[in-house]
Amino acid sequence: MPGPDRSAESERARYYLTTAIAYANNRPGLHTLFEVIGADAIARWHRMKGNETRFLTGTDEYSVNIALTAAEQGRDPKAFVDEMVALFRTAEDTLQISPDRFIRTTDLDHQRAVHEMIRRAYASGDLYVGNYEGWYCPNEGFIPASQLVEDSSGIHCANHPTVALQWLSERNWFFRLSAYQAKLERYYAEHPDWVQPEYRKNEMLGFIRGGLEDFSVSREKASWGIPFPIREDGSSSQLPDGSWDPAAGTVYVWFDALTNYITGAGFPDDPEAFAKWWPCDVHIIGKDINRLHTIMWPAMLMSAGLALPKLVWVHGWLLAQGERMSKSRGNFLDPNDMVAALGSDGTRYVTLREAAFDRDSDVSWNSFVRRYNADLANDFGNLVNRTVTMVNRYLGGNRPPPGPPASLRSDWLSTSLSYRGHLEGFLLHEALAVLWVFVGAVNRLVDAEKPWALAKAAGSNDADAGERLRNVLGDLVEACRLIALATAPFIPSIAPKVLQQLGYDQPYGPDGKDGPPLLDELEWGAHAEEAGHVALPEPLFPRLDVESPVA
RNA sequence: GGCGGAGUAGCUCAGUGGUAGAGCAGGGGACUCAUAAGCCCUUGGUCGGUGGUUCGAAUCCGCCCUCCGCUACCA
Repeated sequence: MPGPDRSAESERARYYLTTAIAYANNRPGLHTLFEVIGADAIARWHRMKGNETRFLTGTDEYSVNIALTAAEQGRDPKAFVDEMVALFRTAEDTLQISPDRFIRTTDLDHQRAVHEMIRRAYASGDLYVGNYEGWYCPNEGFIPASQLVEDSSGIHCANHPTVALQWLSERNWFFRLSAYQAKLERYYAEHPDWVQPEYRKNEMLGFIRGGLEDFSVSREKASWGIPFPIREDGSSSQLPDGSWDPAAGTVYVWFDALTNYITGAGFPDDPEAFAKWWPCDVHIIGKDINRLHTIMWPAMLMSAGLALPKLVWVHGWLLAQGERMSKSRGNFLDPNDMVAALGSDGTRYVTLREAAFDRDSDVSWNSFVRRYNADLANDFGNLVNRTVTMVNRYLGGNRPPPGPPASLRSDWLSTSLSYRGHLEGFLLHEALAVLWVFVGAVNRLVDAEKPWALAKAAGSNDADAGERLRNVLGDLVEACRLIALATAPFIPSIAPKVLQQLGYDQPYGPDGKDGPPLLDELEWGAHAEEAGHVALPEPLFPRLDVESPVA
């Protein structure tokens, strides 16, 4: 391999990243898939670097609401979620999301993991039986104080003004989060970067300092859930026939959902795998579940004697005219419309370029189409097209090697460093932005060097012009190769086509595995000595003139 | 209410004391390798308001206005 020896550093490293599991109650919109698309680009980047990578996505399938919805449709909850989960998996496939495991909270190994976490919390003295009480709306369940409305007709929940509330008390298990305030504060102090962006960490620190209350971790009456594995005396609730005593209740959402991250790493069935993959390198989550992941989850892990995630990255929301995109608001974008218009790669690119990965971002169909045309069709797609055309026309298709060191090469050096830094720091939009500054520089080089003029001069026996023509076109081809490889995590199906047009093989598998170390490939001139032929040019990102599919 | 953040060109944003910037969108031009694309030039802003500090403020300080985030059991 050419270039400095950095493969030793990257080759044996392993990288484990997760997304939040999605609530399996509906077909996902683009705003839901945003996180998964971003995480997938990161996963592919690490796979291409040669890191042994594990990428986990999945669905959260237990909840009272899901049981209710299924019941309303006269269906078994499992059959209902099976159908919903299929929609998620199809959506992921459509966008070329490449999880190494798609985990479902209904998976049996996950039940074992949750049970083990409960047992460990109990063994640590962090579980106790208490009363969970509060206002209960028969249509909605327990209503937090923040959603209570009081008016002339009395007190009721915001969504059901006519339904009388009941004060209910349920006998539930509680987790002693209050015991973890000081431990969490110390952990935050000793790991100042473990929650990012920093302002998200500060919000959580403020919350912790305000005092922590215990939270309930079981439900007495809900049947659609993971069976609670122990009775009040701590004994197993498993019955002789292997089933679980319904009287013990079910695990409530926190333990049920969050534990998926360690189930996905092999806990507790495969200690060897678990030792290898845990702690994860990063949880990619949305800002709405920050508290769960950076306060409750770490306390649960501490209680179980397990290591904490190395990093939690908190992204923002996709907004439409300042409002959060959501199914209920109806202001969401259908990924199928996006893919139909922009292609899978186009959808991935514009989503991650238009939406900042560290805060909320306003997006729209029009902004996506504009971005697609400007960046993919005009800037990059056209650059590849004109480069390949010129090599064909002026050099008979023989791919020239890069010329002697020139400014474009040093441009690339700083660009690739900056690109990598942003990408590995989860600022995906910034990573793409710096890469496209380079794309602009390459386009300007074409106009500055005027290969068509050089070709004409070379045709008049100007040997210097001929030499310069080959050098310029060699630099252009090399720039296109590097941009395609660097962008491959974002545009996994088009990037190989770019390489193919440039006469290079695509050395990576469909999900980015099994190729040479990417950082070596991203060296300027990594394949300078290889002869080759460019293919016939073919537009990779056709320019669009697309009307909005939503009103 | 408390704590934190933000208000800069039509849009998205950069810019933390010294004559207002980028990309996109809009206008004009030259060229021709190219996906009517790329390149060059260019129209847009009393930098939320106000008072102050300073030779000089988008940039520092006070007050005000607007918006946003966090403020625990839907996830």
